[in-house]
Amino acid sequence: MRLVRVAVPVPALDSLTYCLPDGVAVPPIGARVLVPLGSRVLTGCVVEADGQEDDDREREYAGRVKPVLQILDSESFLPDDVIRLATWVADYYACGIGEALATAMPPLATGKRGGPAPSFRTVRVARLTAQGLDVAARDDGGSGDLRLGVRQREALALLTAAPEGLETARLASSGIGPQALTRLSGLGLLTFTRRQVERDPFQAGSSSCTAPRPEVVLTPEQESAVERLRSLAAQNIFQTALLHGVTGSGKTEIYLRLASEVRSAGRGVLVLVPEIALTPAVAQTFRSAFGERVAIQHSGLSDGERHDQWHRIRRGDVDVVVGTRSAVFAPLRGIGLVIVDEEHDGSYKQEESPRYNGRDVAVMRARQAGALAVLGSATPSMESYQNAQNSRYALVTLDRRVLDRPLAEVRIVDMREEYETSGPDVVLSGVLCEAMRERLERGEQAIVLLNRRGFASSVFCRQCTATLDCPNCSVSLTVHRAANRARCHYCNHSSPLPKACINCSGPYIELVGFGTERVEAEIRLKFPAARVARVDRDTIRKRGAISALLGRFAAREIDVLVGTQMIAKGHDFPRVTLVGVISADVGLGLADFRASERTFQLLTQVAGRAGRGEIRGEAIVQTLFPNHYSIQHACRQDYAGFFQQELKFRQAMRYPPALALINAVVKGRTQHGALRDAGELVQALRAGTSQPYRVLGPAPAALSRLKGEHRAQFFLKGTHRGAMRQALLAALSTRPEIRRRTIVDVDPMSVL
DNA sequence: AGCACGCCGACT
DNA sequence: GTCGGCGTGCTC
Repeated sequence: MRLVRVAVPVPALDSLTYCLPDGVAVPPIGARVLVPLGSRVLTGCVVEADGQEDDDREREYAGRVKPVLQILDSESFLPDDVIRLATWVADYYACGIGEALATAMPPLATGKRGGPAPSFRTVRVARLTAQGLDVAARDDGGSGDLRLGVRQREALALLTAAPEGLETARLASSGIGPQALTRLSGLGLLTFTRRQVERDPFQAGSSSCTAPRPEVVLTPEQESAVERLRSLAAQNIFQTALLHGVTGSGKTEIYLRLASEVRSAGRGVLVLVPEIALTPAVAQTFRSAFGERVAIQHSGLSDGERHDQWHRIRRGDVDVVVGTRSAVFAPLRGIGLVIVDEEHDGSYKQEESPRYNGRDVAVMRARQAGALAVLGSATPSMESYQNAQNSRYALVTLDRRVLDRPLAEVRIVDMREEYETSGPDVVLSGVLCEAMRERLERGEQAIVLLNRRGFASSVFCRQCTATLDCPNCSVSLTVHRAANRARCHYCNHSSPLPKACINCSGPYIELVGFGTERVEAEIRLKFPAARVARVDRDTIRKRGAISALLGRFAAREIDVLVGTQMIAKGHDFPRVTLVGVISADVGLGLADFRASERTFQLLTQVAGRAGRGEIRGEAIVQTLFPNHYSIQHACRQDYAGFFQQELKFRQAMRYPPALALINAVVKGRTQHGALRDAGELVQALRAGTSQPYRVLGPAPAALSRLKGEHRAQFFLKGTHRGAMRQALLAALSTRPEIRRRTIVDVDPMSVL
């Protein structure tokens, strides 16, 4: 019997063995097939098929192999290098192969939403028949005995000029409606056909796509960086380079030059960008540089657009792909360069299964393709910089900004002193207010960052000390004044804002802590004439709202932009000369080993938003911990200093990058149950003979209750991920009922 | 993840 | 007496 291995889109299932009915040709690896699974029929993907009779394995399954129902592709659908990459992901991140492959599939490919796999969009095209052409040619206004109307004659004229035919929608916009076309069709003068069209995600339309980019002159520093990377790329072997360039040093221009080189050498370029609002802008930059042979893949696209972009790549119509993390699986051939922009960014890590880090998968993809991987950042992750330090990565550094613009001057405001002089309710320090007033008077712009949404962090009763907590999660509810509600930022539960304590009915309820909504209100109060806008998840819920707001800011219709970290990343606003950071230490209190790193990155990045034009910028950082090293080093823009100090901490605490970390979270109906089950796994893990890893825990997770579930967690720390993962999977495999409630996170970005 | 099977409360 | 709650187990 001929057997094939099929990956099915079911988590925690390995590939399954099916047989091929007699007379059916062996499908190629990467072909989609319809297979039965229990009572269901699913679209799977062939991952092994040698066409040989395999009686041994058939016996192994004791006649329980079911037949493949249908082969959907006669040629490979997923290219085999993508299958190889997904297989690596499944293994490394301990998820099912089907799940990993589902991530690599284009949307709609598995036909989950009923019906067979779709679908290109088609449009109706009207085209003249031979007879139609004939009539049109003779037509000098009379139309003979056909008695054609004005619209019908116009249609003939337009269509004569378009031998390929015209879309009916296009004709309609010229005033030629369906009646006219139907009549002509009835007379046999024209026919309708359907034509495949691509949904174009480049909103700006093709006009700006073809607009040539202005010639940019590289600085000597950029020039030598390009030269260095170019020589690495030319070797056509796998290597990784870390491009460490301060904010505003012109990394994008380097990517473009390098991509252009690699492309001319006939190899493909994959560009990953973080999941942020300006993804379309970066894509547009590449499109302007390279024209039509660029595809984009990001979460803002509709399924249809993504589907079309995927097929363009698959057909070989493009040689540059720009996209967010899942684009790492793009079916691009002959890859010679993989770029990961802002490689430190947390959004490269997928926080649901498969929990992969797009940056790390990108490096693996480069390795499998024998390509150069370039990781770029002003604030590299600890992992990447350490790899550069011990020469696993080549280090390329840009110390200067383009045009030698100076970095912002940073001032720290100690909020403990501010509280002494102005009381504990102060949000904007005197220093920040004064600076804002000056800048606004001069017609310059300011950005104010606070990495916390809402109006107030919690509601507190002064009488009985109760707080308003989420019924489903172990957090307090955040006050949103615009909605007049208190809301949970984890499960989205919300309740009306109470006027009295819900516990003791006492009238003295107090709002504790503040977020961006409050900051916005304070600024409006202090600067009534200023045009203020806020950018956070609450104000940009609608699609396109953020680019609209940022566009208005760039057009100087807004003076002050208040927001969370989403205003800190990447944007280039030349008129911004002041950046205020309200509570720089938000996040430092979290029990997360990356807290300092994230704070350093955020402060450095946001300070980099100031002074990108001709006027020198200034950043004012308000904090309760002015001496904390992440704040100190960020203010001095001293990356190396921060890295050294943070590395000591990570080594002392045995955290990454000193060691590999795997986090397991066990969910349960009760705290007790979750802890007990986690404890059982931990015990099994410790029982292994002389394990090359340490087990820490179990303990309640930092968020011990989330969406109504109790959570316990433990950690594996060691030097060999393979052994750690294997031991964990072994412990889980003998406890299937615990396994289904356990999240395994390899190389966690956050352990909350 | 589905989906079935299976064993206990409120309904026609 | 059933309808249906979701606990647990399996899917080649």
